[in-house]
This record gives sequence, C-alpha cells and structure tokens, in this order.
Amino acid sequence: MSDPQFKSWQAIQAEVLRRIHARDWPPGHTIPNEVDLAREFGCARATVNRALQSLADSGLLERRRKAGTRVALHPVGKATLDIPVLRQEIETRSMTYGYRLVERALACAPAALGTDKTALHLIALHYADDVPYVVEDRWINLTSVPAAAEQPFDRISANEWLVITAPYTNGDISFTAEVAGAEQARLLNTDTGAAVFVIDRTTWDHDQTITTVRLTYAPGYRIHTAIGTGMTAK
Amino acid sequence: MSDPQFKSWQAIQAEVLRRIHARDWPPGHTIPNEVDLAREFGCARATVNRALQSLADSGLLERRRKAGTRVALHPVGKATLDIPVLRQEIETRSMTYGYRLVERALACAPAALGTDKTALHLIALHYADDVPYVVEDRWINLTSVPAAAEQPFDRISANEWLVITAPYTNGDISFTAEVAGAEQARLLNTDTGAAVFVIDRTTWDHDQTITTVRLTYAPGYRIHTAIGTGMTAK
DNA sequence: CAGATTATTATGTCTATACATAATATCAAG
DNA sequence: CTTGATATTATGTATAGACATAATAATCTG
Repeated sequence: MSDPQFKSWQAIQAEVLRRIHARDWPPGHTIPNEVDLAREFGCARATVNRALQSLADSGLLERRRKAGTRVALHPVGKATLDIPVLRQEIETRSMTYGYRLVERALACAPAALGTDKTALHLIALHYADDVPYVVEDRWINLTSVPAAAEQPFDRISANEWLVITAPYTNGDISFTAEVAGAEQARLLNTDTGAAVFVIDRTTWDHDQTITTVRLTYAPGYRIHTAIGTGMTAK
Repeated sequence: MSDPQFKSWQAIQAEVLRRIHARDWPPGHTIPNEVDLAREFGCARATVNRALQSLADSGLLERRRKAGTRVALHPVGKATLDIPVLRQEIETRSMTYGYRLVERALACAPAALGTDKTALHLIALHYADDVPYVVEDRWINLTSVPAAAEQPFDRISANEWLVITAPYTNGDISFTAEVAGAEQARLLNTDTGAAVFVIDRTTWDHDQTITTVRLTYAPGYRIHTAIGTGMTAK
C-alpha cells in the first residue's frame, strides 16, 4: 500500500487536502495517525508532521496529543492582512505618494496611550496621485521614544519613521466604519457624512506603549485579501 | 561560545527576537548563517531553521538561498483575522443568537458569481440579543451546490449550512465602509446615512464559484485583533 | 464505586546526516 | 568586455531514531 510518489511535504499536504474535499475524511473525522500515514505515503513521520502541522495552523485540522488529528468541524477561515507602510501601500498600487504634515504639538496624552505624561500629537495627510488618501492621527509616547521629540516629521511621516526606529513586540488593531466628521471631511476633501474606513492601531514594546494611531481612509477605500486553505497557487 | 541553555526552537526564536529589538541586529543586517548559529546555540541546524523559518513567515526576517538571512527593513505587520461563523461570533461575545430569513428567490446571478445560470438569492438577518447584528445578502451557485435548492434556510442560515456542506479551496474577502441604503437601514433598524461596515466574500471550489456574500454590519461594529511578531505571551 | 496511580498512545520536538535547490561568485573562452 | 560554464554557499527539505509531553485508558486502592 506504500505509495512512493508522495515525497515532499507539500505533496502530502495536497493529498490530505484532496481527501478532505473529496469527503474521504469528512468534517469531524479522525484521520490516521502520523506513523500510519508515513507508512502509506512511504516517507518519514517528520514529513507527515510538517504537512499536517501546517494544515493545523491554517485551521483545517485540529490536533491533540494522544487524541489524534481530526478534520475541523467549522473550518475557521483565516485571512492574513498585510499592514504595509502607507507609502508602500500606495506605491504598490502604482500611484505616486505624497505627504503633508498638518499639525504637530505636545499635548496631554489620551487614555489609549497609557501614559499621563505629555505626548507628541501628529496629524498628517497621505496622498495618492495628489488626492487625499488617508488622514493619520497619531500620538507618540515620548517616554518610550524620546528621539521623536527631535523629529520634525515634515518630510518623512511618523508612519515610516517609527517602523525603522521603534520596533514593537506586539500590538492591537481594529477596523470600523464611521461617518466622517467635519475636520476629517475637510482634510480628505470629501463631504461630511461620508462613510469612511477607520483603522485604530496601538503598539507596545513589551509593556511600554509606543504609539497609537487612527487612520481615516478616504471614501471608497477597500481592504482586500485572499483566503485559502494553506494551499498557494501552483 | 557554545551556549547550552537554548534548547528549544522557541527559545532560539526568542533570543533572535531579543537581538533584533536590542539592535544587535538592526534592520537590513545579515545575520549569521544557520550552521554558525547552531554552533553558537549548541543545537542542531534543523532547530535553528525552525526558529528562523517561523520568524520569516511572520515577516520579520527575509531569507534567500545563498544570500542568507536578513532582518527585514520594513517589517510588514501581519494581522490574522479569524472569520468565524456568525453564530459563533455572536455567541463568543456571550450574546444570544437569533436568525430570520428575509427573502429567498431564484434569480439571474450577478457577475461576481461567475455564472450566467439562475442562482439562489438569500437575504437574511442575524440578531445578537434580539438586536439586528448583520444583514447577509448571499448568492449561491446551484451548479456547484445543487443541494442548496432543496434547503429552505428558514431555520439554519446559509452561512452555517455552507461551511458544513460545501467546503472551499480558496476565496477572496474585502472590507469597506459604506453608507447604509434605505433597505439596509430598515433591516438593521438604523438611520439611512449611517456608516456601516461591509464584508464582501466570494469562495471557490477549485475553479467553480460556490457563493458570494455581502455582510452589512450594524453601525458600531468593530473587527479587532492582535498583531505580534510571532511571539505569543509569556 | 470514587479517586488516585500507572500504562499507553499520538503528537511535539531534537539530533545528525544527507542531498536538493537557488542564487551568487569565479573564471575561462570568444 | 561580455558570455557562458562551473564552483561555492546558504537555505530547503528528507530521513531515521530518540526522547518529551499531554491526554486518555486501564488499573489499583480505600
């Protein structure tokens, strides 16, 4: 029963996927253990492990020690969004990038920044082909990033400067839809009352807050990504 | 120089991360090769490989054969969103789930469905604690999922039925902000002109379209997730 | 029979070795 | 000086064997 044609872990992953889709292994089914699969495919157990592990990462399989590997009942779709620097995001769409600092001030930090000291507040506009693309409303914690105080942010954006200067260990991001306020509408050159896409993001370096930012995109903005079952195109 | 305290690939990953954050290895720096690192850490090369590979997956390292491994210049943040079944999503927030079918009809399929045959069109409402939560506007390709024609969808939603019945190989998802139209506003029991969060999703089984759906969430909806550098807590 | 103890089992991971592959560097020939 | 063959190098992956770990099953004990 040994099939010597499955040599790579990708091939094994593809075969496992095929059986799931063909309903040979329906949702909830416990599939053979790694040793048996390795024997069937004529490869080492580590190779089977690699294949199954990556399928488990993508949520299609559920694995538990001793219990074995089951096909997930509710395959939780997972979409991975890339969150590039704004300039890259715009240039990737082959538009020319523009930047303008609107406001730069020291002020009492908002609660989200997790500090009661004064922080650096920035408002800036990013353009795509000279059309307002997104408003960046950012607070920077000067305790964790003191160098930001010296930075004018008139030529390069905080968005870009921070990824190089102040790496984060973890963060928090959320997406909402909001009605554009008067100020946002003016900056984005759109109507008050337009629906705008908003991204709120806060990043930490261990326990210290680095920055919290609200990105308000011009109407029509769309985040787009592919969802898959761990299988990339061939 | 051999340090026998780094035994697991997680420990090695943590140490590599530490060096990146400590600027021992600044952005753009080419780090030592796997053989040298393995010697330094006192472990096998495969263990170093596991650690570095997973960091490369999360976008913090860039690896190329022969060229070596470099710390990414612009660490592209990657956020993984879970896309659960709506009932789970609501029950996870410890609210009671409710469902109501609004419309069920056979009609000429829209372009997005990629078929010119008649398709099944469904409009349904999902409630959280008896408050409208999201409008599901869905088209199902009856060529690829003929069983859907027999299904009333008056008790269980297509959202739930499809994940069990018709698995997909790949899909496409996008997020936007829109102004609620009259019909949507009425269903969601909100004002026309409110900003609503919209998810458009299309799924395929190989080359066949299965379904395309537009989820229009009630105002205030927020998608929320953590971003990290591949390091889980602890 | 309930509760604690001890197998058993499947996954998780490490090691050492080997070969494959991609990208670069080197060098010879035209 | 350019072109093309060849060597070198770092990552990618496979293998067999071993031990670790978690969760379940079986068994012993009061």
